[in-house]
Amino acid sequence: MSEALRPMVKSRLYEQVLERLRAHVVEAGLSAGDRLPAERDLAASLGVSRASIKQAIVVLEVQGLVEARHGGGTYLVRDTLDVEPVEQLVERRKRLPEVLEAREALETKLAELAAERRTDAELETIRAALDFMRDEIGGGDNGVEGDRRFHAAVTAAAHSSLLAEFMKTIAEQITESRTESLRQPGRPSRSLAQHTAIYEAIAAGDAKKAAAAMRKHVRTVAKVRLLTWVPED
Amino acid sequence: MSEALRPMVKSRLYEQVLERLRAHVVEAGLSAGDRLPAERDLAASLGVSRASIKQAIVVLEVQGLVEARHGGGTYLVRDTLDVEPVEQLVERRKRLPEVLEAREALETKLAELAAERRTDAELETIRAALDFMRDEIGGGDNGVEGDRRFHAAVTAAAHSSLLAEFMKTIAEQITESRTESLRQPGRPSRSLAQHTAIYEAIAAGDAKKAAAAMRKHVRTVAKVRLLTWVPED
DNA sequence: GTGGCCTAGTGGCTGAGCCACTTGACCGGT
DNA sequence: ACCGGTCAAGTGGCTCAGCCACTAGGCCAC
Repeated sequence: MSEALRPMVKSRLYEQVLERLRAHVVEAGLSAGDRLPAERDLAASLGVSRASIKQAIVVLEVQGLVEARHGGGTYLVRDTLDVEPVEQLVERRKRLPEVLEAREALETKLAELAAERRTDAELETIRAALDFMRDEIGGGDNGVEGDRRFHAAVTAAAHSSLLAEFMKTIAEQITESRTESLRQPGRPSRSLAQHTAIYEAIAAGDAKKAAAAMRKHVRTVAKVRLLTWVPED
Repeated sequence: MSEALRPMVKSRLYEQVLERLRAHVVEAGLSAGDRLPAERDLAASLGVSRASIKQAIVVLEVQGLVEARHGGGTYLVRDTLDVEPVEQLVERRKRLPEVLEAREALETKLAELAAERRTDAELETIRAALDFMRDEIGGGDNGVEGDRRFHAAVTAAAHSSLLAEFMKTIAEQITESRTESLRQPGRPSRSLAQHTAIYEAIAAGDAKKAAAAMRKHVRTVAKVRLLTWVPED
């Protein structure tokens, strides 16, 4: 039958830009954290207007593949610009509960140990992370970096290389759940309050209270609805 | 006119536009197939540039919530602009195989019955749907409306109110799988060929061949990877 | 009616430009 | 040597004005 009259494919320009962008990331060997070329440069080298470049970047942005910083460039979030297939999404969703259970077990113990073993310098590092997170949130950010630093500092203060090693093996997936969690409207401030409670327990050397506070916090994060896109409040 | 322009305080303008758009769809009571206001009008009433409106629309486009037709306006694909939560996606993915199994059972029998019972007028209706689908595809559309009409016509020609009732209960999910299927590049023309085969068997009164052709068609559709976005190209 | 044409309306895309923010280098004072 | 402030370049955010391509619908000639 009419295999003749079909293609009909008007690709929107931004879709072609998307493809070129994906190709560029591969060819240039870019990975997570690397910066993409400036919009003006991309426009020039691809021979399209900045507006079209921007449309493509907006797409990548809502897909969480890229982060555009006003005045600071556009950065890769992962090592690729490919959208994750639904299958893998579903697969990871299944594994997530296990990861979060493990996290609860590990971090609860880490908080307990940190309360007992932390040095004053380590306590100060934890406090600094807390302050950093507070500033981030005050500045409109979601505080993900402060969050990361906080947990890293607590882990260090626990002085258990074995538990730290365990944490490392699930670090990547924790990062994802953290990001998703803090994307929820109003979550950053609540998260900050929970971190503060953990800090105070550790500062007071109250191991039991530190463990309880950490457990509560991790369980809150575990309620994340992974990868559900929520508009930035 | 529009309400007073509030200071838009959010980080990305297109995100605010998205919210306004979602709100507008609700307030104006728009539903699938309805047309959104023109980009120029939206830009004027929201007090932003067309470029920002377009960025928002591009987002809705890649999310499959809206279809922008060059020169013909922008149309709603569903009754809402909200993104479907992952849970429902996963849930429906699980139920989908059952639905498609049911569809195969029902439609195969319907085609068989249609071949035996159809009146000439009903055959004509089926043929008209086929022609409509061919025109849609020739005109650059994916032929989803012609597809719908074809199956509806076959169902009617089978003269089985019970089977028709069953079909109705899974109609909504069939619609979705149909849309997703016809989004695949090159799929519309192959689909048309399969429909033609079904039509010819029904026209010839060959019940067995009609059933076989329909079964083959439904199984093809069943291979759809639901809601995995594939760029039109 | 029917078919062809015309035009207003609409989305697609561009180019130039301004503003806001980030970064890093430079320079002065201590 | 160090700190702190300033400044300019670079970059993303957004706008404006405009042209083009396509669509839809009415109008006219046949």
